[in-house]
Amino acid sequence: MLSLPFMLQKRIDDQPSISREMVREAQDILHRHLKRVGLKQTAQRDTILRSFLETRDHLSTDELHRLVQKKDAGIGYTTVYRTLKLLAECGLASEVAFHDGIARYEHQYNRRSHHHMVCTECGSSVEFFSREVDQLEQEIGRRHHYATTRHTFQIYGVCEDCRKKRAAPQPV
Amino acid sequence: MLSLPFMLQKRIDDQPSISREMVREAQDILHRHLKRVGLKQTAQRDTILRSFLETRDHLSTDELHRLVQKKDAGIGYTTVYRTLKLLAECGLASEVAFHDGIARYEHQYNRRSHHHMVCTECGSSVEFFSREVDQLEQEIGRRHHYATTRHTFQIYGVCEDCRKKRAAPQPV
DNA sequence: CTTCTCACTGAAAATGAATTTCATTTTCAA
DNA sequence: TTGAAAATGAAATTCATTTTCAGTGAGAAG
Repeated sequence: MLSLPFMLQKRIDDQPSISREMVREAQDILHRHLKRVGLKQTAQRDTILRSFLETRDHLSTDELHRLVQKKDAGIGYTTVYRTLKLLAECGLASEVAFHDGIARYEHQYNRRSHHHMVCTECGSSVEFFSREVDQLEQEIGRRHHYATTRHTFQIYGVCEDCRKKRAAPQPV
Repeated sequence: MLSLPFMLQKRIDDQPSISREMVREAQDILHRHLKRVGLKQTAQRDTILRSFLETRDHLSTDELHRLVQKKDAGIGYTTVYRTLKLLAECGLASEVAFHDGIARYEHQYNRRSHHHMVCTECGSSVEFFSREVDQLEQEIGRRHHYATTRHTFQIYGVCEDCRKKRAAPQPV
């Protein structure tokens, strides 16, 4: 599909940055989840969680793996992959699909419901909020007798920068 | 992700069934597109288009390939795959992603803008219409200076049937 | 303290859908 | 009719995802 070498993916956060407090809380959530399902807490899992929380972007498993390796080069791709699933299970992360064939995750803890607008030229994305969309989920679900759990709403288009580049192709 | 053996995917059409007239028109559109990009019309491509138009569901390449083979067992997967891309190029088909890892296509010609609600238990889906969602695309695009081209909106949940099955597990 | 049992880990292999390759066949304009 | 260009489909490849497996480690029970 798209080949997106390095993409900027702006996140609009409720908090300007992740506080130490939030990291601790998130870690608690993970630890409780691990206990609940009979798994163990490990240094690797904590390292991965911390790396994940420290970025605000929409990360693929591969990207997160690279970040994690800066902290501990011994942590393998498989462990990152499995830990991301765990984070998703306990609600700390959620999968976002941008239709470019790669699964991405974003923080979910303490975040408002939001949606994505994706540039089909450069792959960059911005987030936006819309209460109407959330209400629509409820309403449509009721009408068709579905117990709704979530929704995805993505808008595709071309961002301002890419349109400018199109207009003025070679600025040398 | 999900394993969806046989899924019902209801489509709500503006036309109750595809008329001969529509098939001819669609074929014209394809032929004109082929000429425009310097490709040739072939019996295979026409057969694939007809099979595609005759179903109302959201078809994966594999599913369409199976349907096509009923008409002409000699047509291969690759050709179906490539023809679906052509249909998408000329606006007769469009890709829908239901997040189960398989790309699906649906008719686009003469269809109203619509969205999907997908059952995460059985994989069935229903379509719904919402003018608000279409307006939202315009509005959000304007606000963030994107030239929008399309959007996807999917609601996930559990359908009535699956909820009933949960409640009464083994009816023998 | 020792043993035993699970879970963990990460390299490597497997999976599976999407895509490309390539030798052969078909189309179409001249 | 003919030749260049495109089409075809089986097979091979790609690539992200997922599973397997053999070795490691941590904690519980004796």
